[in-house]
Amino acid sequence: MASPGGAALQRHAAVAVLRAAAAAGDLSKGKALHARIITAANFDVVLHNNLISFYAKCGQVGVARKVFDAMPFRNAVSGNLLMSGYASSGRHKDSLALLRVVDFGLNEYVLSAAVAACTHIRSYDMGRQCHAYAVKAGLAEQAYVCNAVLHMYCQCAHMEDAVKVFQNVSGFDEFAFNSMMNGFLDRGQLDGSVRIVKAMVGEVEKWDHVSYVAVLGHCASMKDLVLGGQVHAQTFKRRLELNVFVGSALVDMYGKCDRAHDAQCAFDVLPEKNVVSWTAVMTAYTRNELYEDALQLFLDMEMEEVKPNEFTYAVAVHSCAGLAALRNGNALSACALKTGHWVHLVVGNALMNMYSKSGSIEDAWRVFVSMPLCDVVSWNLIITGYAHHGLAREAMETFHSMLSAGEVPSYVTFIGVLSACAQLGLVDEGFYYLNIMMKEVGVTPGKEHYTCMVGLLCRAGRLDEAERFIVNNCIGTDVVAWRSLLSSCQVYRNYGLGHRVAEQILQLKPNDIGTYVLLSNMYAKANRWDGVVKVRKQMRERGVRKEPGVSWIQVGSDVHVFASEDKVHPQMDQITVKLEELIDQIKAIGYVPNFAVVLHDIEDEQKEEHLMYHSEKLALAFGLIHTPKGATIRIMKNLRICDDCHVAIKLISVVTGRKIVVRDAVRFHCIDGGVCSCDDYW
DNA sequence: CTGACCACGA
Repeated sequence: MASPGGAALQRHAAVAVLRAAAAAGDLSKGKALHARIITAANFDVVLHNNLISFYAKCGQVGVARKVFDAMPFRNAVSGNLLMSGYASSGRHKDSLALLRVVDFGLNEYVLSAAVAACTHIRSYDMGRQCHAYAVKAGLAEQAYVCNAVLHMYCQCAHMEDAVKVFQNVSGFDEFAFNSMMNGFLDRGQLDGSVRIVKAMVGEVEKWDHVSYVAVLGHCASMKDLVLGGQVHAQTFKRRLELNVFVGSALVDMYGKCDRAHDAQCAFDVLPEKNVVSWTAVMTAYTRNELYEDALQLFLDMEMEEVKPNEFTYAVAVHSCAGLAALRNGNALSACALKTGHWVHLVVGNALMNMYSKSGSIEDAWRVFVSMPLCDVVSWNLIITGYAHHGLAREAMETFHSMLSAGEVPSYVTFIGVLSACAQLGLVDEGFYYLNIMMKEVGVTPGKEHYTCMVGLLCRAGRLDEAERFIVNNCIGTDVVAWRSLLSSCQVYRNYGLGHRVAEQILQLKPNDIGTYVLLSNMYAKANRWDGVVKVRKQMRERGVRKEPGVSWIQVGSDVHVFASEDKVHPQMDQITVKLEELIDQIKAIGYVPNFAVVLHDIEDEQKEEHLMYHSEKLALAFGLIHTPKGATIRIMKNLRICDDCHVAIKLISVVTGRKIVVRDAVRFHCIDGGVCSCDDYW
């Protein structure tokens, strides 16, 4: 018969064996001991708690629960161990349900585990109840509980409650600060995060690496490069810039502050780069429109044998969208399909965007219907995609399908809807959506919506109303709205109003190149040569230069870039021959070169040649030479297509029987059989 | 704790 001391010794040994078995994940060894414990004469709560811990650590939380249930009595440790078992297997609801078995007593550990479970399942109600219980039990001041409660309120998006708790936190705790920071940042409440940052700056010595990540996130959202640089300097002191989390946050911060090169530098120093760091630096390039560099990084990453995930694919596909690189996008789509990332929402949305931006709304639609899940962004992509392609009727139909499908439209949705209304000239419907539906849905109209309404009135020829609308809706300082009106003055050849509007814009934004171009086009269309000359003179005097026009086309796996009058392409001779042939053909069916769009002071014969070498015509000729008969030709251009090219390409579509899609800086021109989807309003 | 997809016009 063992003495009491011997029993204690035996228990000690048993606990040691259980802990070792748990650490080694040796289930059978623990089970063997469990069998012996069951047969023991006396119940031992400590031993049974260790059994719970053992099974929980071996991922057998169900068995742990059975042990728990079979215990004749339990203590708070029993409950806490089982709850952490549930937590590590993601069974937060089961963890909370355990609170109904309160016979094991509640202490600060159990309560903070309960609050953490509420955080995971984002249950504000349960979280509040736990908080109330903690207050009644006098446990609310305990550091564990307090931080857990604070974190719960932040994650459940109740920052006002979090602030109340935070104000009661005595003394500094980086955990509390980090929770508050992330809570404000996630909600986009930058005024809140500013307050926290200010409080934190005074206590830099207490920051942990999570604090650095949070504050860098704040700098990124605020585009605060000055503070970001200071934080970066601080990380040097502690060698934290080499930490993969801090480093990735630095990369992200520089990227969002428009510093692609600094982002690359922060990335380069990282000794260990993971998929997030790679994706962050790719994103930095993509944000700054350095799409080729972003795609190169995708290849580099593959070389380093880091596996891309759905975010990486989304960013890479987004880069293809920026380049309208349909073939590369297609290739990525195939890779994503093969690796199983295709099913992710972000990848599907990115692909839809890419196809839409590359001029293939049909493919965007195909992705849309194949996606296992879609969200409001997917719907917005289809709606705005249709609108950009001049398919406003389809855009409106899709919007109504969206409502029938029970999806709630967003701020962006209404931008698409209103621009579709504008295209169709649906003035009353436009006002209906703006004044009634947006309010019903709970979306407050912003300047983008008002700008759409200006476009809507303009399109209907109601230019004076459009002008009043701008003034009455307080968007009179918005250059975009005025430019929309000016563009319409050009279409309607209303140079009196156009002149006034241009003056207005140039007061708001001196030397706005878009305004000069519109103004000059307006005079040209109205055959007001004196006006054209005056604008040209003004531009010269003020040193305003037009950005060079560049067009590009993808043939095979290569992208061919053409600048206006740039005759260095190796196949220039062939292209010239083709162009001359085309011009002759379309002249036969009524083409007359439009000298008015030429902004240079040159002779008429030179003007004709100048027009012929516009970048989009070069790209088109090249495309016609190198693609099979009947294939659709897709051309991208950095600026807006010019009037002369628009007419010429429409005629070329007739003589060649080709469908030609031109993506200019604003919209698509889907040209087929001499008709353009833009309806010649642009 | 780090990374992502959609917008008015030019």
